[in-house]
Amino acid sequence: MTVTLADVAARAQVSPATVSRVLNGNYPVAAATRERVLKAVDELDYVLNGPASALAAATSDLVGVLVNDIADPFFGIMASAVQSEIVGPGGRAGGERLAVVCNTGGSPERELTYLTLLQRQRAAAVVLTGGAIEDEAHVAAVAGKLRRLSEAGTRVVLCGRPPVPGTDAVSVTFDNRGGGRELTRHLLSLGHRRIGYVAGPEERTTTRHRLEGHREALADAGVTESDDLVVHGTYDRATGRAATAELLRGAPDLTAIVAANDTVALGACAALREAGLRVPEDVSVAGFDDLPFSADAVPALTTVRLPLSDTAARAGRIAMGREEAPEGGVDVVGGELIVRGSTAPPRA
Amino acid sequence: MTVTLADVAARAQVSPATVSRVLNGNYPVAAATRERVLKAVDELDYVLNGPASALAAATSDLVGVLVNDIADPFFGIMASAVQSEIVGPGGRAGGERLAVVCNTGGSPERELTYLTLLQRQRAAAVVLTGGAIEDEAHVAAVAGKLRRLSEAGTRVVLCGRPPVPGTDAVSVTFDNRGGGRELTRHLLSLGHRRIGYVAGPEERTTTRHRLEGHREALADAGVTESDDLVVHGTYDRATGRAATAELLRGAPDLTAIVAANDTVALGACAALREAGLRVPEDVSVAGFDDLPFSADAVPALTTVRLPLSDTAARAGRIAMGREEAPEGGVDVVGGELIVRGSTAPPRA
DNA sequence: TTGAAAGCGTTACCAA
DNA sequence: TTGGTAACGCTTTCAA
Repeated sequence: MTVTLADVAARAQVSPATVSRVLNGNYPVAAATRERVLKAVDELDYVLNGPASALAAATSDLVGVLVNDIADPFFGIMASAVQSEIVGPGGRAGGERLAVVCNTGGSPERELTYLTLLQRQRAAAVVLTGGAIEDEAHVAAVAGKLRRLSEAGTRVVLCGRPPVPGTDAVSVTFDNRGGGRELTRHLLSLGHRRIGYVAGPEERTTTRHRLEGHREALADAGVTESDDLVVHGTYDRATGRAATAELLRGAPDLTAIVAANDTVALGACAALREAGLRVPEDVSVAGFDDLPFSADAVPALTTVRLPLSDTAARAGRIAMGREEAPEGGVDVVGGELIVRGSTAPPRA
Repeated sequence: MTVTLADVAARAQVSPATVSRVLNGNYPVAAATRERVLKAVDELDYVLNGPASALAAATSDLVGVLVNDIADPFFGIMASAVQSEIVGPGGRAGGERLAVVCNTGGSPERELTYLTLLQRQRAAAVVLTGGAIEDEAHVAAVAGKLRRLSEAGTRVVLCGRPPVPGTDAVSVTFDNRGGGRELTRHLLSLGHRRIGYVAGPEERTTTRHRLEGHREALADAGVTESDDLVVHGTYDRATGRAATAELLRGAPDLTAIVAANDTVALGACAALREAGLRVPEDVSVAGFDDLPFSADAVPALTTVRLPLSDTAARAGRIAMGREEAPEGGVDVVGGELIVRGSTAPPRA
């Protein structure tokens, strides 16, 4: 019924072994023979059987990419960058790799499930993106999985999340703490003192680091008026909106809002608008990530631009063994402060 | 080195066949035996070999999801919805399916490559999302691929793209023509006559259908003043910005802009702002898709809300055989006109 | 440079 | 309800 290697071999008058060698291109084959094989492949419309190939070779062409939320452009951009790097020359079967984008939804269980699934598929590599969950048991479980994956020959790269001790997973991550510090320092320099902070979910590395940066900046400046203006939520607009409304209720006098990321910042802007406040005339808003649309959406937004695409691409290349891993297995990439319109000093 | 089914069987004192049956849960096994097997699995930390399983069963747990641009929330939302439907009970090996999100970037070649790759993986199902490319040769090539996939037992579902004749691919698609018609009709009813149209890429079904709707509305109203105000581009902000600037250059008197989708509409808003025009006081803007952020980003935007998530979820269920295919293999889902602030009549 | 053949780890059929 | 055992289609030594 379906065409197999043997069929191609028969038609090309060679052995199956030869066909395999031609297809994988990793072994010398006489030019004439290769031609004949390729012709047969074409004529029979042969498509390699991936599972059989993976079984025999003990590795597949699959590369897993774990993201927290595929509907969030932040992760879409990273997934896209990884994907464009993993296809390429080298590797078996025409060098075509398939990215398996796994949407964990930020759930620890699903994260582990997906890692198991990828282990089951004998994935060639796995890239984990975004902040990690800081629950101790979960961290241990993930570490165990990553160790097992490595042992099985799967390359593991972390992108935007801190290294996992006890594993040989390479990590290229962002300087969230530094970015958070810069953002708040910038607002302070304009004279803001009552600064609301809409943080991400608790027990998330990104959340903690960014918030730590914020607090460092406040402490450095000796400002204490903002200490109670922190609300936690998820990384979405609804949170930004609700949290900002809550902040305004408790502190109608705040003059600036720092959001966990740009998506949240958009929600914050919506809440401010609903409260009859203008951005940035009445309240300045700062975000994080600099998603492509944020500039158009809220021209006044000040943000820290993380090199998402470049960093994810790099993670992809490392996962493919096409770029060397950073010294010590970790590299921390800084973000760039983008000051747009929301640099207004506090309203009188 | 790595733990296999046989190891589990030995430890549980049963045959490999029995272990397989327990794991797949699709065959009666004595409760006591099952317990013993599960215990052994746990103790050995056994993980099924996916490729081997797929080879033997002649089908894998992989489900392909083709998207044009994974960084675009439009597709992220659909991918997310499909993914949440394909995991679930039934199916082999614990019922865990892996969604393979393939980012075609709108390229015909990559679309075909990915279909081949999924065919190679013996994917259980494939969901193609977003508008289709209308090049004749490419349509034929895709049809061929889809036919071959079906023959191999892969279920094929189209979501947001029109049916492909000659295949048994099921299609749940959007009423793009109707939506386009409504949008323009709405603007016309407000008195607008010079309406710019920023269309998507040519030779794309979504582009054509939405534009056709726009033209129908104009024709129905006997309006000819907008006939030359159409510019084509890609589905991104940059296009929206550039195309709008171009439209403004040729027609500074236009009072409304219809964009191919919300992302483009955001770019259009940016261009208007740069031209010193306000939305909607000076120029009304209409979009398509109603992405979650558009309301926050541009409160004035009028749009046609497509039930992205629901429709994609349905496509996922159909792909999994958990919901019946629509009558005749095609269902066209309408969009809802959301009128926000951009309902201003043309400026005097 | 090519061929023969032994796996790779499951599944599923046939018996028991 | 369980076991034995051929496939499944490819890769990869080992020989030639």
